[in-house]
Amino acid sequence: MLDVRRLRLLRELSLRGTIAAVAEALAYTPSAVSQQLSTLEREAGVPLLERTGRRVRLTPAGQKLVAHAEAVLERLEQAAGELAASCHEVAGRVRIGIFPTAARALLPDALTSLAGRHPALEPMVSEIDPADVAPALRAGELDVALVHEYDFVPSPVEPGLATEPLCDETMYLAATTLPHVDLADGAAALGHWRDAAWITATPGTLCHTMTLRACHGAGFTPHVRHQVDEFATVLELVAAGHGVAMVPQLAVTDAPPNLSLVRLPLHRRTLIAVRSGAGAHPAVAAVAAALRAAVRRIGDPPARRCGGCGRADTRPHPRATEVCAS
Amino acid sequence: MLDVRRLRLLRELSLRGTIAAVAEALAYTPSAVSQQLSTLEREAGVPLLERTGRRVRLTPAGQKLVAHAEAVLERLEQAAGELAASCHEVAGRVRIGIFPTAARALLPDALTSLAGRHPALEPMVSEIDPADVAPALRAGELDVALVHEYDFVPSPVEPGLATEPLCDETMYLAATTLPHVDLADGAAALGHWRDAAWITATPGTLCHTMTLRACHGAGFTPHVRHQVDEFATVLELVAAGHGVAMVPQLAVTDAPPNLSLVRLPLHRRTLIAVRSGAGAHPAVAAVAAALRAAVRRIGDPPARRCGGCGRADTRPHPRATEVCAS
DNA sequence: CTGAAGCATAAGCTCAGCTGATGCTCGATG
DNA sequence: CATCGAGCATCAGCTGAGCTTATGCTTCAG
Repeated sequence: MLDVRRLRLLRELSLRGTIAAVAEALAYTPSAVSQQLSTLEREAGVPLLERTGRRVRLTPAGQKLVAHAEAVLERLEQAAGELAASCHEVAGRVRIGIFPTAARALLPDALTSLAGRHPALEPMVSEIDPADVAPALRAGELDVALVHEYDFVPSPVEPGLATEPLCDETMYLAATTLPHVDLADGAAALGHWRDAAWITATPGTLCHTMTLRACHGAGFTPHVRHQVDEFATVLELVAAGHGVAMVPQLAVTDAPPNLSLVRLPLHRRTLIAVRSGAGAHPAVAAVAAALRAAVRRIGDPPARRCGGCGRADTRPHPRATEVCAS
Repeated sequence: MLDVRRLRLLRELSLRGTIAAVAEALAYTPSAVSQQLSTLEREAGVPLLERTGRRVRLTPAGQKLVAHAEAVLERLEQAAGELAASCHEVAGRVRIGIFPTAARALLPDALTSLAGRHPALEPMVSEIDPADVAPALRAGELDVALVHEYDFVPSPVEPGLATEPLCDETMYLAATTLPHVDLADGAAALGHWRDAAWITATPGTLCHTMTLRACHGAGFTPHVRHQVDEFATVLELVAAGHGVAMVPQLAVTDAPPNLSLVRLPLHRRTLIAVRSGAGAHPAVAAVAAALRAAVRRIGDPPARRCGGCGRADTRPHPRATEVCAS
């Protein structure tokens, strides 16, 4: 009988490529992972790993085995979900991973509605960068988490995880003054800030990559002066005249005054990610529902009306001036 | 993460109904099974077992979980098979369970062809009563085994196992002298030996049940004088005039002379049983192929020609007189 | 009423599997 | 070419999961 714990290590190895990374992702020492994979290989009777330089790679047999491991883990996840569903009440701990902007914009409301609807549920929230979400979910450290998909930054398909869309936000360019130009021309509009001082997120984050790629798409490389992840701070900096920045819609719900927001023809999609098979778990489903409700209550992003072009908007505008560039 | 070993215990419990039986089937002490199931229940967070009198029964949640367990175990079995298949050579140990008659009739030939075709394969044969095959397969004590299906004795569907037919044998009535009556009338023909002394297998075996049911079907209860499982011995006893017996076709390949064999309108089907998902395992497939080849070499039972009615027969008749009663 | 069958629990032991230390190899870098 | 860091394997040692044995309780059959 193949050991499922060991198969899980193998699956993670197929995703990360080094034993050390597997160990870090699943909270073991590299030594333990190495030993367990050796045992798995011995039991399998076939080489599963191939030492290549100082790394290690899966053999074809290993890759096939990973496919089976995926299926088994997914089925076990389903089983756990069905067990929890057979409980009359949605209860127990559910660990939620969320990025700072969403935490600020959605979390208070979502937690309140969760507490009202499922008093026995114990949501535990951790802020986490969307880039780290996948291993944390697979390792069982989180049960639900939010990830991003930016235009220009396709998120790779993550095996073992299932996602469904939560919301689709317009991206804005935040500045103090509007240039006296026609902003109607989509991507090229960004070019009007080609010589501005830019404020981006720190390198390595999706937001940072998104900003750079978008500017490159408009034909220039931004002069990055400040690197700040927290959008509220970023907006304050912009309002104080220290630069311009690209920010997502969720970040501008409490924008400071004296800020010009130009709607860009770029979008950021936020997805709810869970382990494959766990979507039917009632606690997970409840969290997803609460997050959706919170999004609806903020106002369905696509339904907003732009101060510049006059389209429908279901919520009060931010106090800042808003102009549509799309 | 649900523990697959514990799920296996639960699955076995759903089949046997008592913890003690599970323990015996899977070679644990009842105490260990009880502890593991308690742990599983605690992890599940939902009652899976229901104490009813001095037995224990699965709750609906438990039954659902068993379905998932089946799926997981089957997939793991498939994975193991594919691993073995990715080896260039069919090798390693394969444990075979076989009943005495088949052992005598098929095994030498099957083992010879296996040794020739797959020298690295190490078949290990154990004689086992078909009634005990299911738990032994599920427990991993056997990899392939032969089971029976008699007319009148439907074998229950065994979860976790997959079967495919190996051969279909005609049943014979063995006696020293033929009655001066028309044997053409199927089941009723048996009635001509209603007052004979009968030799059956020991109670509890499928053969025993089969004989009794067949006689009851013909309207009488046989007078059982001797109870002997070994068909060769049974035939010697019959030839020596100590009674009559119902024997399957495989048993009459080396029947003693001076024996009358009356073909009965009854059949015994022999099936190859494996764990679900293990059918593609190359060692298992090799054993199955060898058994089939052995059956073919003996002569395809349905293709034989009856000494009484003149139908086709591809192998030499047993030396005994053979008459068709169907 | 008695005994057997079946389950649960406690106590103790054993080994699977983890950590931490060490050494080796590969590849990048100056 | 020498050096250094990253990555993997192996060893020794320890800890706890999980097994067995022993015991007691409950239920049911005779």
